[in-house]
Amino acid sequence: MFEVLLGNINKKVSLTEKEQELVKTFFIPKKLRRKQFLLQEGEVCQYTAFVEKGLLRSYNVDEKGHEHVLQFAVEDWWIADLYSFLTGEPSGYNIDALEDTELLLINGSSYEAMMEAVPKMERYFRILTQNSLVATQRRLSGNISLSAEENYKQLIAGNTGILQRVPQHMIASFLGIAPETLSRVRRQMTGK
Amino acid sequence: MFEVLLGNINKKVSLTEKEQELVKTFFIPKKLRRKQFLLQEGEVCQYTAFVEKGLLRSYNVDEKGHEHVLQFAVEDWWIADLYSFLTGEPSGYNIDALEDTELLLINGSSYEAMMEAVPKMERYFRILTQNSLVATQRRLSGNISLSAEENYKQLIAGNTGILQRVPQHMIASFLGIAPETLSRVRRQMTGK
DNA sequence: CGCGGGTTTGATGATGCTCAAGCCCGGTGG
DNA sequence: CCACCGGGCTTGAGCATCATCAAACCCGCG
Repeated sequence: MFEVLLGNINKKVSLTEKEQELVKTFFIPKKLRRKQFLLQEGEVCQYTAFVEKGLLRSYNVDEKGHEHVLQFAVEDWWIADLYSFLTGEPSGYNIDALEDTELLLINGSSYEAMMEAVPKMERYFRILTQNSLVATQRRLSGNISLSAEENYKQLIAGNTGILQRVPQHMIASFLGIAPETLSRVRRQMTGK
Repeated sequence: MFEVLLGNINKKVSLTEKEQELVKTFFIPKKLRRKQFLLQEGEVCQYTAFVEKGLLRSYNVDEKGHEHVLQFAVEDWWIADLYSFLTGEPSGYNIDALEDTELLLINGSSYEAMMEAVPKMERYFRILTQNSLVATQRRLSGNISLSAEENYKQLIAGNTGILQRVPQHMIASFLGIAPETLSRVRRQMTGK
């Protein structure tokens, strides 16, 4: 149950046997069926979730009813609406499962208590967050500077794994383009 | 010299007098004239910089020669190319001063050593990075879902301070739109 | 076999970019 | 003190990219 999480943590900081046992106690296992929500718009995001198995996405819905995917999370990744989690404000995002999924949840007070109890986790989350920030900045940068086609190329260059598991219209939504546009971009690319 | 930095740190974690003195020892003060570079494309980003006074921007230049501003940093903010700083890879970004500026620099090994010496700083940087991540995610989200006009409105709603100090074409670049477009958006807005 | 979600394709239109010219204003040198 | 730059902002016309709307297609599944 905790193999993936502990593996992930130990890649960044190494925990003793005792610390590992302690860390486990702060998490709540949860299973989600495909299409089930972890978070719905309007709710406060109570948990940060680590994905042991499966696939989720976070997205918002604009006033025209269009979905915009902010993040995908597969095994070995974290997902939450960090803004809502940290501030306690209601979330503007939804998080749902694209496959049957197994999660480890941690709530705000456990999150704090865990770092109190195991100071290395403070370091772990710092490193984790730094890496997310770098990734998000690069994505933003691409979004501002590049065309639809170039952004798609960047994506397939980096994330070959996720793409096979996600329907194409969600990839388009993640890139911030219409599904028709992605379809045409792909045709262009295979053409040459 | 260190008032702003220590103030910023003490807002998130509280340091003893001794810890404050220790923290100071890891930083290198540096002054930059307007238009001077802190980092140029192709160099490795050796430092993370805290702004005591002044104003900087980070930006890249695309193959058409267009600048894209990734970040502005005024007093009480940090700036760096985090990717290059963490990996040691050459940076694709430039950082330069828009006003005469006073910085406190910290290099990679001091950064690690400081967290070793003052564990609270680990926590400080975790919180700092979390907040940056939230801000960057919201900006990305807006960029994907909103029109040029809506993005500009979001910006002026949040950052009244910076806007007066930055030339308009850089604001446009920050938003990812052409300067002409921003000019037109502004006319539209005052018109009604 | 037929339904339905997802993808493709085509035609049209909106948004924002490009290029070019004019304007405004602050700074500089005669 | 004034004329003359020059940078940045504005304005206009034409154009490219991408979104929208609608229809056809494809294919897995009941």
